Amino acid sequence: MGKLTADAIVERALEIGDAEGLDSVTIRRLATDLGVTPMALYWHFKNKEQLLAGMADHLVDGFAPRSGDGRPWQEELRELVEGLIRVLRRHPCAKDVLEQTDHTDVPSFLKVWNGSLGLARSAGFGPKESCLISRFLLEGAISIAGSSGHVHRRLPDDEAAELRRVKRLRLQSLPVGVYPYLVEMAEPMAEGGDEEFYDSFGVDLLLGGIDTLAARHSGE
Amino acid sequence: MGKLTADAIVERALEIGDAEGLDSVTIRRLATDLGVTPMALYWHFKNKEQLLAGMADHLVDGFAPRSGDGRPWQEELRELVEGLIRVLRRHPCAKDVLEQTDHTDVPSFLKVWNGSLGLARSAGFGPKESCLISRFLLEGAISIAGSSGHVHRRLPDDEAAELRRVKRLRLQSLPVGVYPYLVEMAEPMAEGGDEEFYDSFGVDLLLGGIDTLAARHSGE
DNA sequence: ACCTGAACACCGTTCAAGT
DNA sequence: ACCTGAACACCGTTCAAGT
Repeated sequence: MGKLTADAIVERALEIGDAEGLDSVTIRRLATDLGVTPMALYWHFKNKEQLLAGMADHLVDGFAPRSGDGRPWQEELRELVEGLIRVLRRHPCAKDVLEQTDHTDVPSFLKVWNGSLGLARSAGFGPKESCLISRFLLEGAISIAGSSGHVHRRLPDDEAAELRRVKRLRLQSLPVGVYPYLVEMAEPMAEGGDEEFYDSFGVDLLLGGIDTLAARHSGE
Repeated sequence: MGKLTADAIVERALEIGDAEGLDSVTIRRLATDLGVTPMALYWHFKNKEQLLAGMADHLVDGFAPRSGDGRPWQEELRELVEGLIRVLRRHPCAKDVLEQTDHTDVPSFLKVWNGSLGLARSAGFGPKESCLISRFLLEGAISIAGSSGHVHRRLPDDEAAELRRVKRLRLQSLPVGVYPYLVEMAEPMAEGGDEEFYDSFGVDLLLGGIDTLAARHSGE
């Protein structure tokens, strides 16, 4: 079966990344998994950087921000951020992938970027402000999507629980004189917490910040 | 001269990271720079992870958040974030270092974390909310400090300018039908922009968001 | 306590060659 | 067009040994 395609490579790479962490996604490992020689991959991707970009593209692909249906820009922007977060949450390694990628190499990400840029403009922000806003928003979304447990790979429930336990104990065993709050709040710190709460909280913070800026902007 | 100390190692590591990028910070490279065998470093650091943590600690060390002087928490929180940003800006590779580090291994970072936690509590947020807030704030600060040019190493001015030029052209040569805003705003996108503008904008966004949350919190 | 030598098990990538 | 074989220049890390 001569069915080694770029898509198949990317999909297997994401599987490995989700299951064992992005560090395990290696040209050589990938090749043995796919039953080919490492050098076979170099026909489909110029180098590992391009493979990473392919993974990133696959990640956010399938999410296209709607736009221009006349709703207030706040709503559209919120939908865009929430949609991106939802898509990234499907892959535990998503954050790591996007962190190691030049976003301008990722067409699907550029689409989202373009969308948020447009929305920022339609909100009345100037060109420079809009660039910053869309950057903060997208980076914020990636950050939110990536940190509900801070372990960027899929784990069996018991292992995850054990990891939280150890993390909590580590915090609690810190010198209480130096880090009083960290010790006191070790429990909520170690909890990943419900993703839903985490997400809505983060999104509210981001959009609330933008709202503040917008108000000040039109006020002065 | 037998003066191979942990500090000397960390300092050389940061120099390499700032000048050539964090990828160039390698046990072996570091060793040859310091005129020793690679294995010499393993006496001072258990492994590379610990070395990274040492770099991170050196990075934010020297910044201790003041606190409890009776000012409104908004002011103190702002000072904390701005202070952290200012300190991180001294090293181009700071963001990359902190991204690859488990923050609970970095005492100086824990101090800042503890400070922001306390401020969030004193602002009236609950334990869970305070955890999220301090996380967002610190991640936000790191993100802001790290991305005024998106090249995380020191470059001669002409090379930096050339890099911006190429980046702008790349954006402008995108299909305008798919990415109209990116093409139109290629220039401000490629500009790193004044760091000052970038920083204050980002900090305002973050703190504005928290203010919004605080208002809602005490309102309901 | 502090460092070296030799070895192990990995990486990404190039280049010529096969079909 | 698509893949292999062999080789190059790297990694981090262990372990026994030196002083």
